[in-house]
Amino acid sequence: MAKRSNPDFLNGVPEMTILKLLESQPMYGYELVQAIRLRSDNHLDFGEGCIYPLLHRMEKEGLLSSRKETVSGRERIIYRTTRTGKKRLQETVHVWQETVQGVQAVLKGIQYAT
Amino acid sequence: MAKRSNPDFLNGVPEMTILKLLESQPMYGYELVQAIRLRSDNHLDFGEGCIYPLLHRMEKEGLLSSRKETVSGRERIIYRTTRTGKKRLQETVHVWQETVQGVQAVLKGIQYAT
DNA sequence: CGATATACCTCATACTACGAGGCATCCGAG
DNA sequence: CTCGGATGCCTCGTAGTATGAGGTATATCG
Repeated sequence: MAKRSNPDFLNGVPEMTILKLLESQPMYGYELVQAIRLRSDNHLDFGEGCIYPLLHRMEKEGLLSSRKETVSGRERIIYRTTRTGKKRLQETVHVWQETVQGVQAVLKGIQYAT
Repeated sequence: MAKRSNPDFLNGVPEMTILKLLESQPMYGYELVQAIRLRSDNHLDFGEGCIYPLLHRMEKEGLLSSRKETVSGRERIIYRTTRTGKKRLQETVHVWQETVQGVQAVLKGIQYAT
């Protein structure tokens, strides 16, 4: 995708929701998958095949940090947002809101000055 | 992508905006590219490399119909939404709105029942 | 004992949008 | 008159995302 003139909200929603959810409460991958479904009232449902690779990438990028924990024999990798992650979240949310506004404007037929 | 459990609003915005804009007024490709930019208050800016192939695909799918016109030596291909296209638009807008709601719910930290 | 839930993971695939580029015409500035 | 920019169409290669399917292993409950 290289540079892009439209930002990544047309994708990139998974990353944003992960950052948001982990901001208020550290979670592990499996938990996140379900949290996204629940917190979005079933309107979003990203599979594990989307979330796990994302978590790895985001940790590598420094947006998340992780620690391991073993609960009743099952291992969990618990993630939390770093300072960088919180900054990224702010930026992403800002552009997301603007993009949604733009789309809504088109859908409502609002006219802007030429 | 095959079946998808999340619909295509994370992409698919170009298709939706095209359908919407052409619904109220037939346009040609070049015009559409700029209309999307203007009507979204510069928040959306899909390149010609995105729009032209899309128009072709959408016409092939029966969402659009076209006619040629030559204005002062330059040829234009003017598209309008078909009945099928309008139906598709309705469905897409519906799911788009729901998806946005879902994302906003996550962003606002609204809790849904478990 | 076996199914289901938990919890992690990877892979191939489909598809999108992007930027860069190409072609031709018209018009206005110099 | 010439040249550049705007108009108007197009294709191509690329990067990147999310998807579903599949794989592993353990705990729990009937």
